[in-house]
Amino acid sequence: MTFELETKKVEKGTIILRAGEVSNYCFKVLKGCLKSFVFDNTGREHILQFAPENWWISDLDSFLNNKPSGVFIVALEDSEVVYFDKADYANLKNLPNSELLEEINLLTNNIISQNKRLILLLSSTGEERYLTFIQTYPNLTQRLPLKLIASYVGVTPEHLSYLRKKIAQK
Amino acid sequence: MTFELETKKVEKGTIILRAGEVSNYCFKVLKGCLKSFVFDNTGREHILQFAPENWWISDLDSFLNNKPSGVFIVALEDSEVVYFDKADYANLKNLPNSELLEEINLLTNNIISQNKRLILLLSSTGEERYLTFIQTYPNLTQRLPLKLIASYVGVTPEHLSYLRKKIAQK
DNA sequence: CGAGCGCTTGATTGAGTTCAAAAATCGTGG
DNA sequence: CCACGATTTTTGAACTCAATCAAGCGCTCG
Repeated sequence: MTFELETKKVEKGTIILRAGEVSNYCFKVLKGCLKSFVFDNTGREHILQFAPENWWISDLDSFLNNKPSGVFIVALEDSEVVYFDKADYANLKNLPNSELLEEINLLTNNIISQNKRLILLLSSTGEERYLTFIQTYPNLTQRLPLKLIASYVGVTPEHLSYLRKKIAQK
Repeated sequence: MTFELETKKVEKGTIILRAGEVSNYCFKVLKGCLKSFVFDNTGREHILQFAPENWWISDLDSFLNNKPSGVFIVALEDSEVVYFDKADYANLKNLPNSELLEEINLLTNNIISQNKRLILLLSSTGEERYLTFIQTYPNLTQRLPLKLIASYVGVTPEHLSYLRKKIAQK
């Protein structure tokens, strides 16, 4: 990006987007780790994404279309985050083509990685999804508590505990 | 798009992308309906996307990164399809910013809709997913056989049949 | 030292699958 | 237009994987 973006420190536990609010920012993580998550109608939490260093995290639908968001975004560790706001977004049109192409690149990568997760959710067992999680976020296995990983993988903490044991036995 | 794109007729059953091949095209559906799908390692088929009129369908990861694709794309009805190839993609850099911004718009919409499906898969029951399918593709319920819908929704045909009955009783 | 949180373990339950077979629908040729 | 075979959809029963429930262990932090 050719224009200036504001960075902020957010300490562990800070909620930077609350479901129900319209999201005024996209975030890029410089340091630390955030998560985005939803609650289903039985009150269970489901993690959509972890964002450690260099990942983007946001609710695009809310940000771009000024809709109340359905997701929460919270800092899991003391973190440092770049704020990208709507004025920045409007500025995109002043950027040279080359930078827009980069932007397109970022977006297509995002689509590709979401697609992979979709395939995974449709066609794999909890065990396969956990193994893929380890590939995708190699170092988060140590940094995050089991119950967060379970929520991302889409199984209960109890079941993930069982899976870990089973995998270790191999 | 300011440049010419080739359109082709593809008859029902034609496979326009086979898993294992590198995808040389993205497709936009003018008429008819296609599906993209994968097989899991137990041989079960999972439908990623239906593409009726005006939808795009492709395997971006394969198309952009020249990787062998993991998905199949097949015509479910006699259809008419626009082919968007790699030369067209390279031409993007010659387009004016305004058109690139439109492109970005398309991509972000894609991300948003995938995100919704992700949330759905993580946090809803088969019944809720079926109800959402009806919202997303209002007229496909009539056009497609139940077993395809089941594969998209992520339940067995038997279970979807049971769900339909249950929903009808309300 | 005790309270509370995170993880594990085992018993029970339940949503959705599997398997098998009947019923309905569709398509094709006579 | 009907008949017949093929395919799709429905139904029902048994089964299975992962969720729920409940208890227990081990830390850490106050």
